[in-house]
Amino acid sequence: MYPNIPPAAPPAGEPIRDRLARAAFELFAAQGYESTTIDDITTAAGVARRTFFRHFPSKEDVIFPDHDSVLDRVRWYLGSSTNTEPIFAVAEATRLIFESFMATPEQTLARYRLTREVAALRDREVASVARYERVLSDYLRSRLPNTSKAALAAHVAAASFVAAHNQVLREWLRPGGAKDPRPALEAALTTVADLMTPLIARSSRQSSQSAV
Amino acid sequence: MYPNIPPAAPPAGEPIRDRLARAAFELFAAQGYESTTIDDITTAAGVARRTFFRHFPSKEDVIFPDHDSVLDRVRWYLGSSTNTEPIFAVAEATRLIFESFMATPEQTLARYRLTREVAALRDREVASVARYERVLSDYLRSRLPNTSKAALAAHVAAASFVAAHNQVLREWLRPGGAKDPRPALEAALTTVADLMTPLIARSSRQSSQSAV
DNA sequence: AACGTTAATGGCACTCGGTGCCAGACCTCA
DNA sequence: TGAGGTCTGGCACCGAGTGCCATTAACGTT
Repeated sequence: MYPNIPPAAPPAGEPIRDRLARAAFELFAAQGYESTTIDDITTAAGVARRTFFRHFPSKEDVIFPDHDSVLDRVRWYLGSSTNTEPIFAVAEATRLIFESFMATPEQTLARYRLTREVAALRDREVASVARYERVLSDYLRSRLPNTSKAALAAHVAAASFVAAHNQVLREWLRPGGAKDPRPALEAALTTVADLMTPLIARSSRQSSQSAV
Repeated sequence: MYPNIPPAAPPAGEPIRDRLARAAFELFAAQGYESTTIDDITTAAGVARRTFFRHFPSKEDVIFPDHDSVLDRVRWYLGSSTNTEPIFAVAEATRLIFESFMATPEQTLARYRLTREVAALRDREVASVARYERVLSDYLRSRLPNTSKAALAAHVAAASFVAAHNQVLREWLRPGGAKDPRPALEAALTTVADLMTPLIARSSRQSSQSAV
């Protein structure tokens, strides 16, 4: 067809990775996630099939981007906050996570719609959330005595913060949600922090006080 | 060897489904989950490849069995307990879930070992847990006023009960865990119930916001 | 200007999980 | 004996994901 042009290079100004992501989102919205093949995406983006997997490790990863970098940031923050109250550090970490979603609202919303319809994507989202929860509970356990009571408190607190985070995020994404979800997030974090503070305090004073 | 028998039917007394599950667990333990193919399993079980997918919808489902039936039982229990205190009903539902794991200890332990090593299986387990959490939070929301405050309380409470459940289950499965985890479960459920009761009660009061 | 190096892409072949479809075996009831 | 239902074997097929190699463009070096 076009003997001299490499093969089919449409806009060519946009990076290939972005072209792939945009084509994928458009096709997912138009004809659904599962009935969109990698061939469809790469054809629409004007690249070879093999190129897709050089930019995204799997089909799902087109939708779920840089959770790893957010996780790293959260870990870094928690690692460098050994002098603040554990509960407050976890609350701040939850804020960090929330802000990472708010940084790209339209993509977060598109992902939310997809995860509500496709079971595989919902499971994947849940797995990502579990990793955040794991980071929070690991941090809390590191700040608490090594008892089963403290471990229970750490897991319950981490799960509560994550649940609060998710609930505020969902209400924001729901049609008719508030424009700025930050007040709701602060209220939720305060509620959970007030609830968990006595639990954490109780589990801290075991045999000896937890020094820093 | 056995010229008249159809093709390779080893014990033949055991139901095919059980043969497949047993062969799968043995192969997973021997050579790992990901390097075991469906062909390996079906060959070991002496059945055709197609037969595997008639008994299990996917490779992962050999390990994760009847979550659906447990979910149905939990839903049924919650649906028929509209007169008890919501928190107590959720605690009892958590007990039901825990007992379903304790019903088959060796399988639960084998699954635990696999989910700690294989990321795909861990994600799948997390997804199952999320479904339990969803059932609990849906129930709580149905028993609470339709406010965002109550929705937050419902999600936090459901997540806390599930987190407590998982923590007790993990400590039981960990090498050196207690023989009977029920006392630990009761203690954990009491802790969470005591913690969540005021939150639920506060969110039930329709009119005023209880600024603590 | 010719050259080697590197990074990114195209393209092919292959594995493996999962599905649709049909034929054959067996069992049951009429 | 025969009709109907259930289960299995077996084949072809699809789509996600990987390994490997050739090609191409970009860039600095001499």
